[in-house]
This record gives sequence, C-alpha cells and structure tokens, in this order.
Amino acid sequence: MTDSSPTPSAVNALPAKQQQLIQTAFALFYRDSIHGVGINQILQEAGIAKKTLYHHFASKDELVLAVLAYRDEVFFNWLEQRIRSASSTEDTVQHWFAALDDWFHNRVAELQEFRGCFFMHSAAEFTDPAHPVHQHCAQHKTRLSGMLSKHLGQWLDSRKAKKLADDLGLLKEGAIVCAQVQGNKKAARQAALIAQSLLISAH
Amino acid sequence: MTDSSPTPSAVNALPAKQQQLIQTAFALFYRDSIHGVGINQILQEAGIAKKTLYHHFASKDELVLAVLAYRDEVFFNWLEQRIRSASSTEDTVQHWFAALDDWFHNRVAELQEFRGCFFMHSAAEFTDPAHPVHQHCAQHKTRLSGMLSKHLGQWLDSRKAKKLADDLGLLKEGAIVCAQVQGNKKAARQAALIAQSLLISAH
DNA sequence: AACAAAATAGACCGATCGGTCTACCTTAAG
DNA sequence: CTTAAGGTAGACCGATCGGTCTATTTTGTT
Repeated sequence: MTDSSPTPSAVNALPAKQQQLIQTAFALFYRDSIHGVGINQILQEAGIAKKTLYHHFASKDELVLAVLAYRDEVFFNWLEQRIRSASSTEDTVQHWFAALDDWFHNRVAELQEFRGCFFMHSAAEFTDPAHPVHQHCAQHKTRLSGMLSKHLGQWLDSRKAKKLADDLGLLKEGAIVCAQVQGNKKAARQAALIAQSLLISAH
Repeated sequence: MTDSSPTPSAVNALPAKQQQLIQTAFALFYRDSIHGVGINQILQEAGIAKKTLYHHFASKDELVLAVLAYRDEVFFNWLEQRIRSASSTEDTVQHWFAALDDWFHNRVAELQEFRGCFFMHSAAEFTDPAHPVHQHCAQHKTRLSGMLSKHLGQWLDSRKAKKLADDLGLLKEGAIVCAQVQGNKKAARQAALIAQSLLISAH
C-alpha cells in the first residue's frame, strides 16, 4: 500500500472510526475477556459496519493488538504523570500507591471502571509466552518497571533503583489482584505499608 | 500420575468419568481460558461422549464450577501441607515462598505446569462480583488466607496473624503475576525477601 | 464537477458454539 | 433372567463465531 500524499506531521492521529473501534473493543474485552467477546458484538456496540473494521484491521487478532497498544499508552502515560512530581524515593513510593488507590476507587476517569489489570488478564488468555499478545503484556510491565526505575535513579544508584522498582512492581500486581478478585479496595494502602517497611529495612 | 494397581473391577468406580472430565477440563481451561475452550474439545480430549457429560453436569457452567472446586481442593491441600511442618513465624514465611518457588519451577507434579493462578484468571473472565465463578475465586483466596492466619496464630496474636497472612497473600499474588506474565521465575524469592523486611520492621 | 477513499448495511460462508436427542451397548444388582 | 443405570457414537438444533463480499452512499481533494 503506497500513500501518495506526503504526511509531514505525526502519524499517531488515527482515523476516528479506528479509534472508536479500539475504545469500544477495549471496554468489552476488559469486562468480558477477549475470547468472551465477538466481533459482531463490538460492531453493534460501536455502531460501525463490519467492512469498516476489516478495512482497518486484517483480523480480530490485529484489533486485539491495537487494543493492547492503546491501553498500554493510556495506562503508562497516566502512571508516569502520577509519579513525575515526586521529589524523593519515599515520595515516589507514596505517589505510586496513591495512584493505585485512586484507580481502585474509580477516581481515574481515563482508566475506566476498575476491573484489574488488562494485561494480566490477556496474558492469562494467551499463555504461550511466544504469542504476540502475551509478549505485549510482558512488555507493558517491563516498560512500566523501566520507567519507575529511571525515575528512582534520580536519588538511588541504578542497581538499587532497579531492585526497588521491581519490588514496587510486584507489590502493585499483588494489590491489583487483591483489589479485583476479593474486592479489597484497601489493597493499595496495604501494599504501601509493605513498601514502607522495605524502605526502612533498606537503611 | 495414574495408578496402575491391579483392581480391574474397581476401576469402574462411579465417579471415574466425572473425575476424568473435570481433570481434562481443568487442563484445557488452565491453558486456553474458560471462554477459549469448547465443550466438544473437552470431550474429544477426554475421550468421553457428550451425553455422558450432560448426564453428570447440567451445563458448561456447572462443569466450570466443579473444575474450580477441584482445583481449589488440590491447591489448598498442597499449600497447607507445605506450611504444616513450619515451627515458627519466620519458618512459615520461608515455607510459604519455598512452596511458590517449587510451583514456579514446575517441581510440583499435582499442580500441573505453572501458568499462573487459575482463580485469578477465572475471576478475570467473569468480572461480575456476584457471578458464582467470581465468588468461588474470591472464596478460594479468602480460604487460603484463613488457613495461613490460623497457622500463624500458633505464635502470634490473632490480629497480627491475620495482618501478616493478608500481606503474605498479597505478596503471593504479586509473585504469581510476575512469574507468569514476565516469566520471572525468581519472583518467589523476591517476594520472600520483601516478606523478610516485613518481619524485621515489625519487631 | 470529478474522482477516489472511506464508510454504510447486510447477505452470505463454513465452522463451531452449547445443548438435545435417538438408538444401542455394557454392567451390576435383585 | 430382568431391569435400570451408566456409557457409547453421533446426528441434529438454532445461534453465533470470524471473515468475505456486493452494492451503495458519504466525504474530502483537486
């Protein structure tokens, strides 16, 4: 496919219908899982014709990957913004779990109603580590950890920053699961306390 | 492993086919998710007729619930056994994460090849907290936490025991997710170190 | 006005979904 | 032997699956 018209500026502005499909698909996938939602359901919900979907995406699999990329971007940007203003290691930890707490209590509009981690869920539906979906999920978490690690690098040497970032990542996953499966909305605060003891004993 | 004891007539014990269906269904659900596996696939894999399935279970939903109960029992019994011999709070924590470490490294035959927490995955497929499947998943984790808390009660007062059990539960979930999504098999040891700092700072 | 890309509705395809049903075979207890 | 329950194979049901296709209309550029 050759695009004859020169596009000087950013390409990241996707066609409107494509965005609408991705957002609708995400909402449905997030609620009922990927395998649990059919193409026709997405089309009906979005009010978009089937031909249009297959004009933008070669298959359901490609739509799924686009949805993962979309959620990755939204979530990453949100969380990065939340810890950006932190002014110390301790402050970053506070911000990290305060953000999760807001998410669990549905105080973050752009993340939709909390239903756990979409990437966790998707990786569970595609257990083969070589599958593109699974790899995308792993990448998301690696990317988050890297972002946090880099941020902590302002006050810690890189080895300690990476280790703490890994630990905060593990605590984040644990909190998300507890919040989602058992409805324990206080899980973010619980994880924050655990992280506190981590900082104390690291002295 | 299957028992090859010479009991030709006793092999036809009543629940044999039912058990076989449940075990086959679990293996498939665990690998490809519940919504991703059809009835016919289960029947073909198990070598059992469709009529037999619907003789034992009223619907796929009921089979799913039976599979959850089966996994719940296997997992609970295994983990309880693993911490039963612990002789102190610290020892229990060691046993707890050593068990997870064995699981992640596929050293526990009865749990099948590690693919994360089946209840976590199932709760993600049925996000409605009122759905029987979701409730069963929540119950599983509550039951595990209760078991651990009771065990820790040997050396701690009940309030501290419950709090520590909750924290160990959160760390367990976090480790499972890291091990499954990112393939980080060292997550159990990582979580164990976090738990260590928890015990130290609790003094 | 002309034209191409984008989008529309919806019929249609073979395959599979969960589930029902008929008909026959095997087994154990009375 | 009789009988009833558990099991077999597999045809069959309407619905939905992911995906293709025809025919038509909308839209933006030139």
